[in-house]
Amino acid sequence: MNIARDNDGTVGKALAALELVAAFERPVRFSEVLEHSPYPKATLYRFLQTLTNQGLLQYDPDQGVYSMGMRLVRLAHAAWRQSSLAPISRDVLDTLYAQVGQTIHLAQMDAGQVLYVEKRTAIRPVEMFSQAGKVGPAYCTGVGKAMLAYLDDVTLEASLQKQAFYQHTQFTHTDAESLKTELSQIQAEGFSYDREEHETGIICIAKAILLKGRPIGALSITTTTARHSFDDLNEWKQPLAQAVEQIAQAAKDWQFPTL
Amino acid sequence: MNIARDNDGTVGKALAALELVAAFERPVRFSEVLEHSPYPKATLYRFLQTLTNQGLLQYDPDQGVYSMGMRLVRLAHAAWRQSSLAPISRDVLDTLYAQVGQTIHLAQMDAGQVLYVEKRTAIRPVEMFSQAGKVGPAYCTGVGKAMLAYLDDVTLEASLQKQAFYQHTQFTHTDAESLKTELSQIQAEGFSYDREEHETGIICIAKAILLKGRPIGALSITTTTARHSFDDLNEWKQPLAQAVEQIAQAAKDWQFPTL
DNA sequence: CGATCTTGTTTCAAATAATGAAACTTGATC
DNA sequence: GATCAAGTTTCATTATTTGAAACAAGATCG
Repeated sequence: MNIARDNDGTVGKALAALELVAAFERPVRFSEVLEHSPYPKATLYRFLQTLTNQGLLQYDPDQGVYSMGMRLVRLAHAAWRQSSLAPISRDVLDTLYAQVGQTIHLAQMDAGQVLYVEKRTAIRPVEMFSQAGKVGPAYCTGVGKAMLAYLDDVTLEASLQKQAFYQHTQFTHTDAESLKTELSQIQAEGFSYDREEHETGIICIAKAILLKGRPIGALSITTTTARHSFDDLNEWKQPLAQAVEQIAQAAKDWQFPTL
Repeated sequence: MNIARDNDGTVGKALAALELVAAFERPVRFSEVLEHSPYPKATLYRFLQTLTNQGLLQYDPDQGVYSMGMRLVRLAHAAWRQSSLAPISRDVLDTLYAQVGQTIHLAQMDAGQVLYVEKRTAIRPVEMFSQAGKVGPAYCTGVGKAMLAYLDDVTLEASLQKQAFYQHTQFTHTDAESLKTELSQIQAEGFSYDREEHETGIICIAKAILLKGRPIGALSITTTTARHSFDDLNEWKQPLAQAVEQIAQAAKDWQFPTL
C-alpha cells in the first residue's frame, strides 16, 4: 500500500518496542531499553508490561531483565508452515543436497532484507553466519542479489534505500550504482554470485525463484575458496536451475501468496 | 501479575486477531476470520490491516487472503536464540542422540502447553521451525507430564485448567485427578513416561530440567512399541539423566555476567 | 547511619486513538 | 440489469493511551 510508517497506532508502537528488545540479542534491563527508545518512561514501561502479559516477552524477576517470549516461536511455526517456501521445498532441497553435497540456503525477501527460511548443512559444517529465521543483508549475498535483480523498479528503489552498503570485505558493493550494474547482469544471466562480498573465503551461486515474473525467494549453493574456485560454481548451474524450477512449480500449484 | 485477560488493551486484541488467522493453518478470507471473531466487522478489518502493515500478516491481493507474516519468523529467531534452551543444549543433544539413536525432543512450557524447541531425528538433523515451534498437549506427553510434576501448586492448578483431557487413546488421562496421581509418582521417581497416551504405538521416557527447583524444560527419548517394550525405556535412564544434568548446568552458567 | 542517587512503578487529567453501526463500493451471480 | 455477497470507508461517540511528575525501593556514598 504505502510506506510502513507509524500510522499503525498502538500496535505499531508496541511492536517497535518489541524490536528494541530483540535488537539487543540478550536479556535486557528496562533502563537499557529506555535509553534506545523514543518513548517516554511510563509509556515504554506499559508496553513492556503488555508484551510480557501477552507472552511476546519474558520477564525474569530475579535478574530484572526482559527477553523474547516463546509465544513468538509458536506463532512463527504457523508462519513458517503456511507462508514460507520451506515446507513445499523440502524434497527438492533434499535432492539438491544429495546432488551437490554443499551448504544450501533457501531465502525470501522481508523488509529489504534476506530472510533464511531453510537450510541444508554440509557434512562438515563450516561455522558461518546463517540459520533458519536469521536475516542477512540483500546487497552482498547471492540470494539477496538474485531477488533484487527481478524486483520491479518501485520495489527495487524502496529496497535499495534500506541497504546499508557496509563494506564487509574488499569485494562488497558500497553504492547502489555498482550494485545496479551487477543486477542487470544477473537478470541477463539468470544466476547470481557472491564473490566473497559478505565474508572472506565464502562464495556462492544463487538463483531467484520466480512466480508470475516476481521473485518469491531464492536458492543458493555455498562453498569456500579453500575448496572451490569461482569457475567451479558454474558446475552447479544445472542442478540449481532444476531445483529452482521445481520449487517454482510447487509454489504455483500451492497458490502461494505473492509478496 | 494476574490472569492474562483482555486487560492488555488494543495490543492484546490485535494479537487475538492474529491468533485467529494462525488457527486456520492456511490462508484465509476476511469473512472467514470474521465468522470466528468476537469483534465487529470494521474493528477486525482494521486489525488485519494493521497487522499486515506490520508484517505480522501477509495479504495476497490476487486471492484476497491473509496468511501469517514472515516478520514473525525473524522475531522468533531472536526468541529462539536468546530465551530457549535449544542453543545451549545443542552439543548435549548431539551426544545423547549418538548414544541412544532414537528421536529426541527438547521442550518448554508455554501457556499450559508443551512447546518443542529442538529435535533430533535420523532423517533430518537440523530442522528449525518445521518441528521447533510446534505445540502439543501437556497432560498426555512425556515432556508435558515431566514439567507439570515439578510446578508449584498455584501454577499447576492454572495449567491443569488449560488441559483439554481429550482421550486420544485408551491410555490417555481424562481427568485432573488421575493425572495428579501420576505426577506424584513422576516426582518421586524422577522420570516420566508416555505409554501410548497421545498416539497409539508411540512411547517415550522423559525427564524435567530443573533450575532452582523449577522446571525450565524437559527432554525425552521417543520410540515405538514395535521396536521397544516399556521396560526397554529404562535402559535410557542413565544417558537421559546425564543429558538433563548437563543442560541444567549450562542453563545455570548462562546467567549473564551482567555487562 | 542518614543522605543521595539510581532504577523501577504508579497516578491522573488531557490528548489521542479505537470503536462499530451504518452507509457505501465493488464485483460476482442469476 | 437487478440482486446479492464481500469488502471498505465514514464519523460521532466512547474508551484508551499518553507522559510529566510524584512515588517507592534498593543501592551506594560520605
